[in-house]
Amino acid sequence: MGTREQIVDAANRLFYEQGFERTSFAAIAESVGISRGNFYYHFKTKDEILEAVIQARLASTREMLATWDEGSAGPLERVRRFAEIVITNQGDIENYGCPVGTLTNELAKLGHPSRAHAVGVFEVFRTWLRGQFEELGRTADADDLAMYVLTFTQGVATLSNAFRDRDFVRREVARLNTWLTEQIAIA
Amino acid sequence: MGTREQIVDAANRLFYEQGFERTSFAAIAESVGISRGNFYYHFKTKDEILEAVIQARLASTREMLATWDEGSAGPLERVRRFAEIVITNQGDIENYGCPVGTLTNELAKLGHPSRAHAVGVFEVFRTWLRGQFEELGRTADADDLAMYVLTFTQGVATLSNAFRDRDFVRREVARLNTWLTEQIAIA
DNA sequence: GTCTATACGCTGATAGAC
DNA sequence: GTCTATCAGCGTATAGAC
Repeated sequence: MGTREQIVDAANRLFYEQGFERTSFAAIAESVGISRGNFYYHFKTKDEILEAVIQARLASTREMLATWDEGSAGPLERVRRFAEIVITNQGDIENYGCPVGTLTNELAKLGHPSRAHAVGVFEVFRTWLRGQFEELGRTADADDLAMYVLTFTQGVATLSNAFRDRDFVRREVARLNTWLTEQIAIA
Repeated sequence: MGTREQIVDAANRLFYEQGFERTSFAAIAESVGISRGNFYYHFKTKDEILEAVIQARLASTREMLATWDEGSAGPLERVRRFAEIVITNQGDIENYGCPVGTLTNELAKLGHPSRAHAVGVFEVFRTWLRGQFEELGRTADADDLAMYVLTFTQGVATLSNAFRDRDFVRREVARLNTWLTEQIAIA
């Protein structure tokens, strides 16, 4: 893995764990094992690293969803799998929250121009979820249902981070799965 | 209003709009109209200001809910009013997110010892909501329902902050109100 | 491509005059 | 209680040797 790629990888992780603004060049450099000076050969400003991290997240998200689409599971199972991310990533969410929601909010508070790009990750999930509901026959309100599922994940992630209560997460996932079953019964 | 109270007020607002760590002493001092030096007469460290802000938020939250309880509205109307906060505070939420969820997450990422106190604001809402559902006759699962309503507000706030789509917020509030009607029908 | 050395503003925080 | 003056440390960023 090239140095630039290592920097983006380390920054991606640190931006998630500590936040964008709090993460210093020194911390990223130390994480990668290079000097602070060498840093500026690859990225001229901190905003450039942020942009690279956002692009990497967009790419990895699209890749993950494409892999899911290629699998044998149907759209209902795929949406269930998406909702269960709050269980799969439970430890990280308890410690740091959802990487998408917390970054977009931090950039909103900073008034950062890259905020819109960060929201793009939400848009990738939204579009993908909409496609799943369309496959399930809910073409008229597929986007509404997609937004509802996104709302669910963000609400659970925020409260999982606050309360760190695994029973709560399990119950809410069960509630969403019941809701999902009702939705496809309607279609 | 005393100087100390003004400091807490300004810090409360700035912590919400800019985040805790990003808000500097200089910014708070400027907002209040005092010098940076005078600051340390009232608060010895930044963490002390944070604690004062959290205590102020706890007090104002309790006060607001007590006022609601004293009103003529029943528990169902009160819960609806709570859910509609995402519309009442729509502008601020679009710009800065939910003050409770974003502070608890920032403190989680910082590993800050006051995180638990910040979560206390969530606990105040949770306890109050639980009481409303108990009044509605859902004693067995009042806490689950309370957590669901909290999950709703946090999810909507995060996506309202990301997408800034007022139709989405309106639709989700309508969806919750429908859900609430179903819940009291069960009881 | 990677390093060391360095500039310089802003941070939280302190000391002491008034 | 409020002020000015000042501190040490860290932040991003640059210059230039290797």
